[in-house]
Amino acid sequence: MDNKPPRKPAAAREALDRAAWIAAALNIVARDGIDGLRVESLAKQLGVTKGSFYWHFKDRRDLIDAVLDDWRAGRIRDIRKQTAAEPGGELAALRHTIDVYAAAKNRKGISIEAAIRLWARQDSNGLAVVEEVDAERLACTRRLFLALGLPAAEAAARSALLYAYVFGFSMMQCGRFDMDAAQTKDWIVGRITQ
Amino acid sequence: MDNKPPRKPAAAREALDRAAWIAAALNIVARDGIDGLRVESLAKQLGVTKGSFYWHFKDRRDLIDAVLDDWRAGRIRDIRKQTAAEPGGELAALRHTIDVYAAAKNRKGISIEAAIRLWARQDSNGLAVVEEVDAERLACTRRLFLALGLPAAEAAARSALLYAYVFGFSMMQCGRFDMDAAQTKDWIVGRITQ
DNA sequence: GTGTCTCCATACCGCTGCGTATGGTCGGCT
DNA sequence: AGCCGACCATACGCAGCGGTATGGAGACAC
Repeated sequence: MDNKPPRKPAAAREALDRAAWIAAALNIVARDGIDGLRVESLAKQLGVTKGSFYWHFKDRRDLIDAVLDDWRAGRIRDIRKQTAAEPGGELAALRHTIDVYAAAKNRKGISIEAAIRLWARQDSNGLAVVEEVDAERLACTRRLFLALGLPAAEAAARSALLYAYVFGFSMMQCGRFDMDAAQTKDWIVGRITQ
Repeated sequence: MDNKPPRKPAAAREALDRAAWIAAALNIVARDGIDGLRVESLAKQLGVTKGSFYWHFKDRRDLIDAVLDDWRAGRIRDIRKQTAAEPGGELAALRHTIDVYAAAKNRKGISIEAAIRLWARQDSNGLAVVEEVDAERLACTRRLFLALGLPAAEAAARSALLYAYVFGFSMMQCGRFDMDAAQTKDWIVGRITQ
């Protein structure tokens, strides 16, 4: 009779299922883009029917917005984690960030990013999310350059170059040309950070 | 009775109509991606019906491949034109190339490029086209760096940095942050070319 | 047992889109 | 005039998807 959570199991289960839907949706987005995110095929992949989907989500748009929110939160959390540095470790953090984000191994994450950015060209909600992520990433790297003692203008320019390079590199089918040559990579990293 | 082109009007008209279909398809791709390229909606936009489409194309896949070929030819022609330089003008040509390709004004072209690259992640034909375009762009800019007297390794590294930067920059919603500051832009261009 | 709430299945409607079959129109050729 | 080929309209079958309505199984309370 206490005002303890009378429906906690229900609420917890509901939230967890919703997260499961979003996680599965991200896999679809990585493979087929947001246009390929279909309610029925997603339900089929999860072993349920549409009836379940429309219990957890209002409609398809509701799922897309939830995916966008989840993606934004994850990207902001990740860039803050990767660019964390104790005083004196800023340069190493910058190099580490370039390594991580320019890694061709993260194929799924890159696909998701490309899909969302393409979608954002036509959707205002998506555009806002992408802009928030871009702003946070630029701010995090700019903060590192500032900590290295660079003037504000140069810190902004270097962070812009770093971000554009990393992003552009990841968007290419980056295996063909001799980019794996450590020499080339080191030259570019030095060109950006030093 | 001469063996002159007996069906030239027919052939010319057929080729022109096919080109018109492809041109219209590129507009759709820029707006809705390749997934949004639908036969019936495209026909409706051109003021005809599906009956016309299936006369000029075998099926939807045939149109997509034609669009890919058209895009590849246009991109290769364009990069060769932009990077053309008489001896002594290589540096100016590099700067011009960066200006042109990092221009936010070419919104339609950027959308098409993003759409095709996303599509190429799932389609082998698209992947081959994107790789050809990438290889040609890298080769053209590398040639300019080589003409400036740089060693081969550095020319390759600079061309990779240039391409990745330009491409990454164009993919962002590039208006928000202070990138229009000519100071920032000049710093980056100098960092790449000098 | 009865009720209630959560979660999902089933059935249905409407729409869109692909591909085909078929017929019709128009211009050029003889 | 008559034929033929290029080009397009019309109509059809089929499948997939969004969204709704409704029912049903299970847990839990009383």
